Amino acid sequence: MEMAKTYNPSEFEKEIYEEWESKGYFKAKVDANKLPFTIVIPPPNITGQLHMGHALDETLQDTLIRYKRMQRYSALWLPGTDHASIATEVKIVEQMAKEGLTKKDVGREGFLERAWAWKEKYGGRIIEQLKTLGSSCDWSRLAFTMDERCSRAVKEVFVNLYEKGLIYRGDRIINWCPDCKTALSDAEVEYVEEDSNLWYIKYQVKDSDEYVTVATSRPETMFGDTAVAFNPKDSRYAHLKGKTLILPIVNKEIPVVYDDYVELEFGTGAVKITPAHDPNDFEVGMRHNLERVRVLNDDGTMNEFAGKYQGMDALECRSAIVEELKEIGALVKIEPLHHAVGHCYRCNHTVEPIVSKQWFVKMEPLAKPAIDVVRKKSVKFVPDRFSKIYFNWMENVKDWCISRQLWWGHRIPAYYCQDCGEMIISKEDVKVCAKCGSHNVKQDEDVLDTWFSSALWPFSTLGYPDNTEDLEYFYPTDVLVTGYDIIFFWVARMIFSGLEHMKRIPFKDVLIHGLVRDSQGRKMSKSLGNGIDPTVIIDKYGADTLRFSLINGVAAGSDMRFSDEKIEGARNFMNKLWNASRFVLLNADGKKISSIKDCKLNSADKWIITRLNKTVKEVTLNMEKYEMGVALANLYDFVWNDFCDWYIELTKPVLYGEDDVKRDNTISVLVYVLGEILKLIHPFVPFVTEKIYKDMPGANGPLMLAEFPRYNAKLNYFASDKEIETVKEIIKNIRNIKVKTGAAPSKRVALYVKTENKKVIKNGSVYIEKLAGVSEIGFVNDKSVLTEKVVAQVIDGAELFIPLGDLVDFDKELKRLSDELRTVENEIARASGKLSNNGFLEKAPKALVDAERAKRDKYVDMRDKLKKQIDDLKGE
RNA sequence: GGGAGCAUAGCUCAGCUGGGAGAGCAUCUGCCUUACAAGCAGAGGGUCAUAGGUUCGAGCCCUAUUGUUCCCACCA
Repeated sequence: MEMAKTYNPSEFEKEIYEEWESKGYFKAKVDANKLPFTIVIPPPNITGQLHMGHALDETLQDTLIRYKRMQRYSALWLPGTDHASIATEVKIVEQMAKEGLTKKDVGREGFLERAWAWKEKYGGRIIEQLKTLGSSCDWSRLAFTMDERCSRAVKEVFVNLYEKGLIYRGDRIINWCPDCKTALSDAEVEYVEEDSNLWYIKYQVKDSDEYVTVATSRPETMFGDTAVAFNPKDSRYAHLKGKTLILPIVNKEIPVVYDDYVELEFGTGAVKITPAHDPNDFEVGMRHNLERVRVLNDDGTMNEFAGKYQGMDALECRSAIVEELKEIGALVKIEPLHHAVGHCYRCNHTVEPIVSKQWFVKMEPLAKPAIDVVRKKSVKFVPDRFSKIYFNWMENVKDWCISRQLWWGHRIPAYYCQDCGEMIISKEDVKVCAKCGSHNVKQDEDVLDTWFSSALWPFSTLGYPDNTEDLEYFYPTDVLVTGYDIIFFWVARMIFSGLEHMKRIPFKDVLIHGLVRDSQGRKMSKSLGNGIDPTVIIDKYGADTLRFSLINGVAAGSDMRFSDEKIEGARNFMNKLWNASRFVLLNADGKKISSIKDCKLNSADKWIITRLNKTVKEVTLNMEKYEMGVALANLYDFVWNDFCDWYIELTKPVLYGEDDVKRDNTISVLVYVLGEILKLIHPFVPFVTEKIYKDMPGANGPLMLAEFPRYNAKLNYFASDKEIETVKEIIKNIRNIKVKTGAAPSKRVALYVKTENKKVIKNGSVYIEKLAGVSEIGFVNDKSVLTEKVVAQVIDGAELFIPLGDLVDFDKELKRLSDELRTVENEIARASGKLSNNGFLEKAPKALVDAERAKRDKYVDMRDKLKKQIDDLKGE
């Protein structure tokens, strides 16, 4: 058995992953004797490369799934990728542009060929990266949103919704990205605060010298104005009822209308109405039957309605038109305006509201039940506060525009007869018109919003619409792990889709995590160049180190800062675990290892077993609450402080001693505790633990399939626990005294103890001698029997005396004891204060009052002893 | 305009249903002690943002204020 002196993950991670995978350990089986536990992966985009956000997301999921697998659930982590309609299409257009080609040049089929080629080439890249992270996904079930199964689900759902009247097609105002040249849903628009102006423009009242001044932030849309609106309560404009106004420049007559939408206080109280280019104006237009004049082309330039400005970009047109208005004296004033402008979430281009014929999902009937299940906590957000964000969105959601003027995606299963105009919605391809028998039938050109297929992910991947065994067993899934940034895009839509199509919730819990930010708290972004590449970290430090650094100290829902220090801390812990294991395995080599049930346990053994058992309890409790960061901190603390710093040190006197039986027992306990540690921490750091486990005596099978430790009340040895805590206290005090008196740490000193309870000291003597550098331990009734000058220390239940001769400095010693005395007196004051408070005595729990009394008594005893020590010192 | 989060040691953050302020890093002092210098031992360091309130008792609960971050929203 040989282990490298330092932890070097690159030597074994790959090999271990291959072994897990090739032996089929990730495969989940439908097993009636087990409970299922299911997680579906948030499918990464095929355009994507692993970034820190993924790394966190996948690590959380892998940790949960490994934990549940070890708890003997039939644990399925279902992986897959998303075709990411718009994101991928943007990339391919860019790629083609480099070759001097456009979509038009290659045509729809040529374009799709390229897209599939892209998918083949890059779609697998992120999967490989997930593997280097250690993800224990069931790759035999790998899905893709555009594979046959998922596509079938999409068609099924579309047709069903259509037949229920929940999908309709119509002219509505939508968000249009002139750069991507497609419609977008509301969720796909990001609003950014921008500084602009409010232009005040005069419109003449027809056959009159009177003018009405309107205020607008988008003067270029005036070509599409089909009315001017006032508030019906506004006395300033009441007299204009029935009049018409003349649009400057174009000299077109438009009516005045009265509508509550107009605010009396804003601007001039007169609003130009452009129904084709503003959502509110659209509504006003509907109410008053106004004409819709669209003035923008699909590429964001002005169309023929803009007259001489035709072909000009909207923004250019804005400045030009303002100039002209100025010239003709129609511009009254310009005011600065700070307002939010919509941008495309993919290309960041300004989004234009435009009236267009699109497909929509009717949201109101779907939203209601989706709100209910969260309200009733059938679906629980962790942390809970995210349910408020969800409610807020769901309760105000508008119809969902699902058609996209793109080529890469699920083509809408609507067919139009070119002869009779019939529209046919069908899961199957339609070649013949059902109404007139014509063969001249064309499928809708548009594809569906990429999130339409993502919304079905928890059941489309399990076989829907067929009632498969998988679907029956693994649905609903147990927990969905994702960032708060896609609650609207994805989580919300999965919830109503699951309810509508499966009649059941898609998952029970939604674990929300935050963003991984840089060390200064900034978002990682390409433009800032502050992104940390997880694959680089994995290469350099190992996946376990990365995983550890991401989970350690992370709280659900909140952002975290990632830094080099965190990586180093994680790496150091890996090394610690590695070396502790090396210590155990080196000592265990060739020795007889017994079950701890067959061992005679000493107090240190019982102490560490008790601590371990407590750790098992804490870790399990925290895992169940999704407090993975806390669970890992519990383990860190146990491994480093209890196991390494104390227990291993405590075993050394036995290991290097003469008694073979005692030694074998201790080695057995070391092997046992290390084995339990490996199991407990394996879900977090799977590689290093599996690697070490291979060398563990008595290990059978892979660690990843071992059973997760359970809390066992029989393994609590509280008396030994207390005993070792006292021994630790003594050791710490002696070490401290050596530092304070300037005695060399290596100096072996004699220790004299005055105590009522000699047994604890006697039992622990070998530890005290070894760990504190004590040459001999004696018992005294009074320090006066000691001939040398001594340093005295008072602890709970004992007084310690260490003869240090010339090293004892009177002043220093007096100060040290006085400081101690002050501390103790403060404690007494605090306890007495409480105990003299009648309210406390009457209202506080009795156990607390008793504990407080005990503390006071203890400190009073210590105070008396300290006082005597000080008197003695002064008397010398 | 509405909503949410955060404010605790120099830094990054924990602090469970209220009951003696914690960790890691950094700093300082010693140590190559036969698992580990990626380490060991020891130490210093906090008016828990501010002001009120509830309570026997508040970092924790309530109210207000300040600062900060983020979501949502059609005031043209």
